[in-house]
Amino acid sequence: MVYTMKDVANRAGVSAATVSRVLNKTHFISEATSKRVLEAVGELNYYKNIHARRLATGQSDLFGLVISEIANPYFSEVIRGFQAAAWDRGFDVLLLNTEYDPARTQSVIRKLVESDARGVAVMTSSIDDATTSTLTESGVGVVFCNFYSPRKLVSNITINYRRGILEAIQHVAALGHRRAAVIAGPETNGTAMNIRQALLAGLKHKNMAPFPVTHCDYRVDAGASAVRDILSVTDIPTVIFCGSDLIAMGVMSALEEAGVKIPEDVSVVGIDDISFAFLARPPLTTIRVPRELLGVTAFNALDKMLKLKRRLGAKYTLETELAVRASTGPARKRRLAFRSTKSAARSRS
Amino acid sequence: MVYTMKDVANRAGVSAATVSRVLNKTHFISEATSKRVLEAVGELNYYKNIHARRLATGQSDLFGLVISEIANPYFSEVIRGFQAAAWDRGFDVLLLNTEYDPARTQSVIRKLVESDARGVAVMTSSIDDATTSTLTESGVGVVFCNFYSPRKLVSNITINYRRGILEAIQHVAALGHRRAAVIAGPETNGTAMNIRQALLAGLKHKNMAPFPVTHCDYRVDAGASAVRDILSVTDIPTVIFCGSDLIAMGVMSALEEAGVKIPEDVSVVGIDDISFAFLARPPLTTIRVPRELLGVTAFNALDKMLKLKRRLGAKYTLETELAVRASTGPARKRRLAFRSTKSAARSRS
DNA sequence: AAGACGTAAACAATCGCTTGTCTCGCACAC
DNA sequence: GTGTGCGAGACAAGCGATTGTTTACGTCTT
Repeated sequence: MVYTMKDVANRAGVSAATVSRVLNKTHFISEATSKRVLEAVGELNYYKNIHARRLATGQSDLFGLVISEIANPYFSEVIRGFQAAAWDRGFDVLLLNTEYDPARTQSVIRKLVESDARGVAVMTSSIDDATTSTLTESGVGVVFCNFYSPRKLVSNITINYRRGILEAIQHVAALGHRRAAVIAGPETNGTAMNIRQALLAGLKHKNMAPFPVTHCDYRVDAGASAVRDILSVTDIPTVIFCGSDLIAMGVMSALEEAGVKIPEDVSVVGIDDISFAFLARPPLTTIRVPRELLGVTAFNALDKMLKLKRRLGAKYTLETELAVRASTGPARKRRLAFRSTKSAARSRS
Repeated sequence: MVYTMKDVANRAGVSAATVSRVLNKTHFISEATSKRVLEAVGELNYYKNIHARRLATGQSDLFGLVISEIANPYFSEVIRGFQAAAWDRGFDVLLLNTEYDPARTQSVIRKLVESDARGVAVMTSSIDDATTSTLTESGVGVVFCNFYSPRKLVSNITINYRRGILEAIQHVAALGHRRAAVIAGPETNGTAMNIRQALLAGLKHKNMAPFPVTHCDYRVDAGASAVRDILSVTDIPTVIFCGSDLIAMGVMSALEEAGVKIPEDVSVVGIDDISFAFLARPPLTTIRVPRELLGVTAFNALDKMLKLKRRLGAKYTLETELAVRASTGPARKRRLAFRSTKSAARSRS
């Protein structure tokens, strides 16, 4: 049996309104009545119906978090930070993943509007303008990562990859590296392109224009074919910059199978510092992105913005830094080349 | 501006009831009217208010998924399977993680009841009886994994670890291994204890009673201290069975730092087959747990159970199987022992 | 002692949607 | 021509909370 506020009211001998006021502390109620009501609540094991509440108040304790892919560990900590921040303030989180599918993104956004979410953090970069305005037009606040500039109901968090990337480049330069390669994330991904640009610019600046520059998917077998390209170069680069740790791990795997030693033959640098970067063999040198902080900042940005009268968005910046581990070492002296790329092309079983 | 059903009704020149019926296809409405309504919906960009709907129907399109920890990749695919199954049927998923905290578990469950969830999949094993009945008493269906037996409103999915474990034991036995060690998950975790039991029983059966048998946390630095224990044994075991892939990866990391070669010196076997098991160096031999299927099955179990008149739960079983990779090899012939355990105790930086 | 005032709680409208029931109008049958 | 049946929609009563307004009852003032 599930009881309603009226049941509680009857049992306590008061009106439903009083029960509501006791529970929400929204009006002064005498100690005695209050106690009686609370007892009744306890005895009936009463739970208020959130939907009725939301309907009556027109407010929905709900925030949305849109990500691309749940299986990507990049998002795990973002989720964690966001949820933690939201729960601390008594809000619920609806987690929605788009699986990189625009149609799905659409329906996910629709769901958010229907659910009357207060705000939404969009942590995926594959979202279009129309979809965004669907949200803002319904009065839902939005915060993006590396995307769009702030305006009414829209905030932005920018991750400053440049700093970490510069550190990384200095690090490898100091180790004597001169020939670099870059394996960036998908060309359709805005953030991946940002990172790519920052890498290319930084390397060029140090007179280390990278070759080759390739792309790969964030998902499966990340980097295997990119590695093939790299190993087919006459004189193989001494260091490879990867657009994400996931890519880097795929790359290390493929390199090792091709008989390339890390870091003796080739150094590898990742981006993100996912927890597995630490457990990788060798532990991955990577550019740390404060992902949990990203989640927390995203929530705070929404919360703050929605409290403003004009609900004007703001811009936040998060810094990155280099985490040096064992996947980078002194540049090799000898020349390294593979006559054939067969061994690299061999697929992992 | 956000419109209501009445606005749509006015614009289409019909009553709100008709709009509702057109939108839900719950009553035959003439083609012409239907079209007019749909047009009005489009013109106003109308979104129905889910809370009002839920209040009116008393049904909530919401399912809950309770996990321990979002950062654990074990859960990622479970989530994915569950969400996919739910969305296919038009249901929403509220993801709740307990962070292994009983208090949090309590409040999470309360939230679920308040939100009037239809069903809840509890994929964490740290939950008590009282909390469970909170759910069932409110008419919320529950499905557990490796926990509780089916009854009204309660279903169970059992993962049959034994089969995969037997395969694994046979595999290492065939490779000549005789001395094994076991590093199980936390003693407070029911599933971890199941696995431990199955391992001990299986090994004993093959006359390979493991030594030592230790425990460790699922979380941080998994296995580092356990490795210390193992390396302090006079004649180090030739194979280590780990209670999860996460532990196995921590263990491999620690072993390698202690100068132990895998699999030449020691073989390692994990459980779960998380995606990183594949990228580990060496790729991890592990017992595959069908996690995405677990998620899907959990949802289906709920869905099915709730459609039953008596809403009686059922029991499902999922099988495991061995995935052989490179972390297991022929047992070493020579004796291996560390005089001091310093190198093993050295913490990773 | 009568009015003013403050406090504590009840009343009742409302949120937006669903759904059982009723009405209206028309076609068909006898 | 009246009765019957039926299709298409309107009406209105909820769902369970919140909240502005009102009421009842003391107490304080003068």
